[in-house]
Amino acid sequence: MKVEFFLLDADCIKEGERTLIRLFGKTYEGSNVVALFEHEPYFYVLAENPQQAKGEIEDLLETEKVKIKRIDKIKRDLKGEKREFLKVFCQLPQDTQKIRDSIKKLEKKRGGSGSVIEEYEYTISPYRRFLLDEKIDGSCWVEVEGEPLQTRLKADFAIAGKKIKAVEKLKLPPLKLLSFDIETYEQQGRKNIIMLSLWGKDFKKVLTYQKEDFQPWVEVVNDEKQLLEKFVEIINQYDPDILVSFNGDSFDFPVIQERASQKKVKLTLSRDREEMKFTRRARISSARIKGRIHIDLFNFINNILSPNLQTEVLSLDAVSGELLGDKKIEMDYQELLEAWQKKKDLCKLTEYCLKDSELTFKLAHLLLPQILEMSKTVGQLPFDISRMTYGQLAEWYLTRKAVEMQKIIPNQPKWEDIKKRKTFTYAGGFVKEPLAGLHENIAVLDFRSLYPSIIATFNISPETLNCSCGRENSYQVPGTDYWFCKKEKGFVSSTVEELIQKRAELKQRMKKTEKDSLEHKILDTRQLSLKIVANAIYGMFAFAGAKWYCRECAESCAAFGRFFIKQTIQEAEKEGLTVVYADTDSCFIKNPFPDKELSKEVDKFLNHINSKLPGILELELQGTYKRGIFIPRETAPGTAKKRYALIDKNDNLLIRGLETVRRDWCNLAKQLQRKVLTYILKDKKVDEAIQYVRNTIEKLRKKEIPLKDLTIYEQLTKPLSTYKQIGPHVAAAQKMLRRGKKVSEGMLVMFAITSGKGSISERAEPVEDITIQDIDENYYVENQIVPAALRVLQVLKVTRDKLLGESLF
DNA sequence: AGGTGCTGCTTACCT
DNA sequence: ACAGGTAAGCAGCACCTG
Repeated sequence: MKVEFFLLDADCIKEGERTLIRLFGKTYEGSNVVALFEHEPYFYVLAENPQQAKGEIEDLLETEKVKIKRIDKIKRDLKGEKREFLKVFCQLPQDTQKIRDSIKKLEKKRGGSGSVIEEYEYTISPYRRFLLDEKIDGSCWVEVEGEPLQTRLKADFAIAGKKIKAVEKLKLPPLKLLSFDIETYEQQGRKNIIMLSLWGKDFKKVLTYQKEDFQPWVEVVNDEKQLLEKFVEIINQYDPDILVSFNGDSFDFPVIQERASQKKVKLTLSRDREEMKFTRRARISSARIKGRIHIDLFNFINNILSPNLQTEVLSLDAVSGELLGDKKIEMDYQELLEAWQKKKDLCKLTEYCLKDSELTFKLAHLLLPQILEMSKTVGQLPFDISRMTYGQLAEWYLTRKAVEMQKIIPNQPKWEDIKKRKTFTYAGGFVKEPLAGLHENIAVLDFRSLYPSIIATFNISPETLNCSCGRENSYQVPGTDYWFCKKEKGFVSSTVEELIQKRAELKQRMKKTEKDSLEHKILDTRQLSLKIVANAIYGMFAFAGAKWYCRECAESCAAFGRFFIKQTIQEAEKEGLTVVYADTDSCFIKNPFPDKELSKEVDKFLNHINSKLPGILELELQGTYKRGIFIPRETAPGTAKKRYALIDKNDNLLIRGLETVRRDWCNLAKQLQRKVLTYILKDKKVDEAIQYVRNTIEKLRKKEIPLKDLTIYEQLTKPLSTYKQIGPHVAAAQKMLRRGKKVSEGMLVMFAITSGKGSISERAEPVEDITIQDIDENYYVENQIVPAALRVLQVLKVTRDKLLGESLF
């Protein structure tokens, strides 16, 4: 029989002495299908003398009574050279690692006797190996040929697969999406689940175990045990393909698992009818539900989206506020406790709980296309993709390419290697000190994808570095002793080149489609995936934990980058243009000719520069602005880099680096600085700005400013006990700890400065423990409002005394 | 005891 | 568990002054 299905999930199991790959999928009609494939895990061995090594390995495994299937000899590319490898086929899932450990004894470099040099690819998990070798992407359609099979798995039918291939198909099958969320109540340090909500298309439910006159979507059960049982029942009945949570990996599922084990409830949520498991990852474990895709949106938002978000906090409330324009129902923890303990307003609590699931569902609806597209681009399962960082996405993309091109994948560095790598640093981008003060008519030019373009243009790749062609016949890296081959294309560089080309094609196709059409949207998510991967590769070169680590490559990218931005500045000045500022790949120019039009001068300059630039390097116009301000440094003489504000012809502000965009400044000071910038940049209304500051101070002194606008956010970047210096956020966190609250590494401390005795730190209090009455207005005037305002106003010669109206004149 | 000025720890930003 | 370049606040300390 032959079946076509959309791949959802895959894993590997041991059945007797066999290794089986399980593919879980969905047919176009919506049937659940499982395909099982026999699989032989394998890894590669590089040896001085492959024939001799083969014998030695066989003898060694014989004496250690380790079973393998066979050893083949095979040619593979290692760092640009074709070499002969031994391909060792194993029997069971973990055998590649185990057998590799045995063979390690034959490595000469470890003092062994044999001719083995190194082993490769022994850590790639079997299901990933299978997908890589069969050229199957993370979320794509496959066609499987095989025999029908009886299984105990939760599927409409199963198939013992013989053949598999990926098929190109645009449409998705009917996928069922379900989101969930829990509310907990802490008692003697133990979390109890008091409520659980679920949200799907035409489905909403809240489970709880206290009675009231509830909405019809609330189901009252007897107790927590029954709540958990009901949860399992609903999952199996509704049978979602994608289960979505917000923080499910680190909160909901750990709590659910803990309570389920306490109450002896079996958490059989998976389609393999086994209990839910956590798979270990770097920082936190992930809750894996076999056969379904558990997407924890927090991971994706935190790893991929957060740099592009405005919000200070990555809470469900803040993120959905920004992305959906919808917020949680307002209810603080105290209210929640009271609702539960005193049965007060329990209805509101059910609505609150349900709303969380609704928001999670809607966020999933918005973000899932990007996750699935990314999964297709990178070629890993959506479960894995949704939890990856930029570096990991780049690495798995390269891994897939390497397998395609029969190249050996470099080994993950050992811990000592990582430590050693971290000791090397190199020079990065060039930053020009800005011309001080206000400027009119600024054009911002920047290099399109500077580092990816450099990698592609100059063939920057680990194997092309300092090639045998010699310096003179190659691309020489300015200001360094490195060069890159002009003859043979490198692996990483050609991959980046392909990414850029594919993206350009997609952008062309996008131009031919309607802006609001589905096709346009699909093309857009696809080009964004390619952009993310391409941009991550430079960082990956310099990342000590990366398989394709190459410090010289990263260093060369930066060196070329510095060369071209400096050249651009020089050329601009030669053409009589004023360069106000430059940072890494951008250049701010001002038109010094009052009689000439800026846009024409810019066009002329861009044409001039682009005709000289090599390869695919291109300088483009990012935008024009009618006015901009650059601010003096606080701590040293001169003008500050990376801190400025621009205003365009529609009076839109672009603010970078200033207090306005920093979360460790209170909202009041940030909003005030934005207002001052608007007054100044729009029409230089200095007096109005001063008046505004004075009014704000007055409001503050009258306690008319809410506490939330005085809150400062700062992250604990390490364990609380390891701080050498107790700053305000650390002091506030210490107080939280003493008051019995949970304090953890990575958490965002929300605090405000109160009046009283001692240093600022001593007066920093967690906001949850204080009211507006406790606030030290003087601190907020002197350390927040005045500095934020003066930063801008000092450019217009406003002094502190003038600002506060304390001057006698 | 209280002020002053420097250094280093720390965070968050820019590209 | 992504890089280097940069600004800036506050603690902590040495030192000075009276």
